[in-house]
Amino acid sequence: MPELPEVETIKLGLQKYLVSHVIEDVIINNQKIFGGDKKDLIGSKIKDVRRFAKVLSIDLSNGNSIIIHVKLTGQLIYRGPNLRGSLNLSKKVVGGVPGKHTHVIFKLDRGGTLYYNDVRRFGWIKIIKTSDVETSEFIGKLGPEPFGKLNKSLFKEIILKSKQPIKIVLMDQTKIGGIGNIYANDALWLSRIDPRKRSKELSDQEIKNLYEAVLEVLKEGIKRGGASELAFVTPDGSEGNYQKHFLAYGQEGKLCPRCKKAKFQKFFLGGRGTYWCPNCQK
DNA sequence: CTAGGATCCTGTCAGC
DNA sequence: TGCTGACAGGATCCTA
Repeated sequence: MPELPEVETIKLGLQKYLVSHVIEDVIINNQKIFGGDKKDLIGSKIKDVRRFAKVLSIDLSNGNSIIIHVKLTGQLIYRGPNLRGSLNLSKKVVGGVPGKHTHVIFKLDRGGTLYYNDVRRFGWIKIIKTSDVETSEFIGKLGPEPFGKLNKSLFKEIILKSKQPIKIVLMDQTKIGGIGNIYANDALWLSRIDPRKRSKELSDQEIKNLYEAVLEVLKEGIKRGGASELAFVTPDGSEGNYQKHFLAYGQEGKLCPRCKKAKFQKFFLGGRGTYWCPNCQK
């Protein structure tokens, strides 16, 4: 769920709300999620928020950064003066803020607060030096990402290097950064490729089509503010709407809108729900 | 090296 | 109405 478009949506929201706030205190309700010493944050001003594939970096004026991976159900919700207007709070914020799933609370100046909620507690938050962010344990291993260093020829090189099923390759963060299950399913449908097809067996035309499809579905996801079909919410507490525009993901049993000859089927590939049209994806 | 499965967790929903 | 079990997607780790 939180894939590149969702995390990009979070980043844009946090940039809007957090920048120029000073962190006054940090309340940690769950030590397992939080790595580092909160003293390294207190008194510092938030300078910028960056995204690396599905990971966020909140950069501070004292040279430290807070890196956050929300995994499946992590939510970052801001309350405070920069919201200016009515408060949204999606019912997907189970328990509310603060609530039983609030694990970290960043107390900001001028009455601002950033809550980290995470029902399944798979996500993590770490404090590292800003200068180390790009080479850090997780971020350092990420492959090039769409809209970043990934380009058509690099994409082709990556695709032709692996004999794994193409869907597995798309979702491998060390090969390409940012694509998860939803957008992998949709990009493969859009480019008419069977998710099981071995990566290196794709033709030049298929690689080109897939590259364009990946950019297209991610762009659509960003435009629609991400997919909120499970737990994703934006930092103001509202929902995205890409879930209303899924191409293949979750469409099991529905007639394929393109060929109108077959219904979408679901199977498991690499342990993940995989949706495809058996008629038009070859 | 790769393929496959278990693991981390809990809310939600289908089915009985 | 209430219970049970399957399922959700990100990433890592372990085994064969």
